[in-house]
Amino acid sequence: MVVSREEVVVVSAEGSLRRPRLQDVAAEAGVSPATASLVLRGVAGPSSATRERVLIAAGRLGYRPDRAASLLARRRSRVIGVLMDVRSSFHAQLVEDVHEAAEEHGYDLVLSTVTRTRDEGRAIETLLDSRCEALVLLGPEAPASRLGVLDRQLPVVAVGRPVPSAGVDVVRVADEEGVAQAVDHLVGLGHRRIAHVDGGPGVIAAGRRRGYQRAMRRHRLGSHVQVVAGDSGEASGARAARTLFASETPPTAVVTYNDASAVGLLDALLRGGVDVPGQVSVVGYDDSPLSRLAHVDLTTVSQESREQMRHAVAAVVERLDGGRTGHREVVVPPRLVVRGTTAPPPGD
Amino acid sequence: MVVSREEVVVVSAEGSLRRPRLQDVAAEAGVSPATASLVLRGVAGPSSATRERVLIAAGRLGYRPDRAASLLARRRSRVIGVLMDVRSSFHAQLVEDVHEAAEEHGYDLVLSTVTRTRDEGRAIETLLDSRCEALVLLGPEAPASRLGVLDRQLPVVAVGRPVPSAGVDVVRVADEEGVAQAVDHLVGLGHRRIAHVDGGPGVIAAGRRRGYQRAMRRHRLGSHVQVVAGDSGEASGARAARTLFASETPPTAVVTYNDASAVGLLDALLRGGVDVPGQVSVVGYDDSPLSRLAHVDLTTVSQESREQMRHAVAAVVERLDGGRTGHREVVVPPRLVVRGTTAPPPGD
DNA sequence: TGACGTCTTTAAAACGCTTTAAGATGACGC
DNA sequence: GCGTCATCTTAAAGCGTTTTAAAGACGTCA
Repeated sequence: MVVSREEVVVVSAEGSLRRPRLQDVAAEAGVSPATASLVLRGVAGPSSATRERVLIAAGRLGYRPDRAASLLARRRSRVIGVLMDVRSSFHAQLVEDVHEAAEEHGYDLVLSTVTRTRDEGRAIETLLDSRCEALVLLGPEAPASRLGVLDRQLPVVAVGRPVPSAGVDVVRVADEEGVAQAVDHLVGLGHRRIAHVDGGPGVIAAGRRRGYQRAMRRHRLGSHVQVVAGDSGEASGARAARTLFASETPPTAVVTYNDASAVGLLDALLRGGVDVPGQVSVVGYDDSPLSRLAHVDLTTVSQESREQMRHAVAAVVERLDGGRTGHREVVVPPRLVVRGTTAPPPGD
Repeated sequence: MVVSREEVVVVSAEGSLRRPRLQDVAAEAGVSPATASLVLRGVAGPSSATRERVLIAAGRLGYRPDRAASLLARRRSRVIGVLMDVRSSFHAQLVEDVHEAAEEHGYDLVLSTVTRTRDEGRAIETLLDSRCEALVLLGPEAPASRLGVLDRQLPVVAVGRPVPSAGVDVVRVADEEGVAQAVDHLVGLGHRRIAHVDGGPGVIAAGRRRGYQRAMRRHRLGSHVQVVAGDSGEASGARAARTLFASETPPTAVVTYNDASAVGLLDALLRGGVDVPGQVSVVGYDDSPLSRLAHVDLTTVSQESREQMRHAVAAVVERLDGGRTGHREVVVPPRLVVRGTTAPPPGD
């Protein structure tokens, strides 16, 4: 392999190849390290002639600043730590969007993930050790008190989960309203027997369940309220299908806790020969990549990942750069995404 | 909130709270920073009395070593950079396993992900800036030449993709053999008309296609070879279903490029009223989380994520700690995972 | 008593960058 | 020619660790 571009290589005393340092660039350009640093960071000051020489030297050496050293020397790290669960496709979405939002504010990200063998505590500790100035925690499971303690150390934003009175900032979607929109949509199509597949214990599921019940009562459909047990997995959707459609008056529409559950439900219906949306309408929750698959094409409620991440980063920036100290909770309005699994009830 | 545990807090000259440094711990324990460092890293030397005092002091201050400083000072960073695509559930799996493998060798990880707005090049640059000693690239798309250049800088392992003659280490699964196993399984069940849904251009799809063709010929079923166009998405599986089952003699079994394609295919069959595995058997590829869902229950070929990651980390460690210089390619044997989508052909 | 070990501890020099205050330089007006 | 400024450059002091060579403590043995 021939490298055509002119290349200068830094060789240490022992003759081994060494990664070029700022000093090497400075020497190559005939200036001091201070000047080189200024130029490379785009700080005003150095003359354009100097600028050019330094940039050329840096290019020639293939210089890349050392992040650890830079972090250490900088007063501020401008790094935000993000906790995620690498297994969740919704988190994947959030990470994409938080990258974008952070970049707009000139912040870098450090990712740390929960895995089977690596619990949330450890993942967070890694972040703390990495000079993060703030933490964005995606769906943290730690108790509020632990988050509160953390927040006294550095700004913390919890995403997607209410954290009662712990001082941490919170960004989440108005779940109750999201489910209400789903119910409104179904009622608007003419449905009356609308069931809900529950998400199990936990504060998020409770909010969605409440949203369903209130919306039903608001539409004077209190007598049709039907909640079947479930959890966040697909299997629970399939189970729910069997429960719901064993009855003599099955619902004409189902609102599920999340997309996974909806997909399980859809599948069970399909196998049972039930036409969706002809005989039954189904609405999910999350607008996860899953729901967008062509063959799923699920009507669902969007969590507005992008907007949530914008708010999360904004909250961080305000506390770091704006000096805000008080607690903040941003509740983003959800948005119903109508796709192919909802239609008027049969015979309508 | 009352903090019951005794807590000493470091206050800087201006009165603001400061993160405790090694020096603070040393002062608190009445030893030098050098000793404190030794104790905290578990290095032999300090007496047990000293040890205890330092540990107590550290605990009292809530000391956490600064990773950037530590990285900078250490001769070796013991950090491996991992490139991934946060959107891929298969990568998620790999990341879990690489975490585990790295930990066993005492290495830390830095994650960098590709997103819509952040291409592979940038993601890799972030890693280079983070003092990684080596790179594990999950399904990299960069041309082999670029990887070769990178490899002259630090050990690079490409996972899941052959990289012809670029010097980088490669860990991948024997795709051809994986597909052959799938075909063998189907033939063993009595199938003869076995079709393949292709994965499009690209070296990986080519390998799987070849595996299919050779296995068919080996079983003297060359006349039944049928490859339909496709790609890596679910939609292509659904399209393939329509193509395949429009013919008067449709296959009794289908081997797809990957699980996503298989799921699309399954769905189309289900909607078309075709019984799986009663009328048609389907085999996927990847053993992705998708395939394990109860209602999918797809027979598929495992990529042995855990083993691949073990090899990847081993390759890195050997080059870093073992002084190996030559190129290495580890080809892991695939493993057929038989689930519920395969059965003898109808009338057998 | 002094030489010589063995254990512990530590001073001080990295690590590669940023930042600040001060130094050079040259232009300009008087 | 001299003081004043503005412009550009740099020396030097960190940032919070790790590491190395050497100092110190303490006992042992001839």
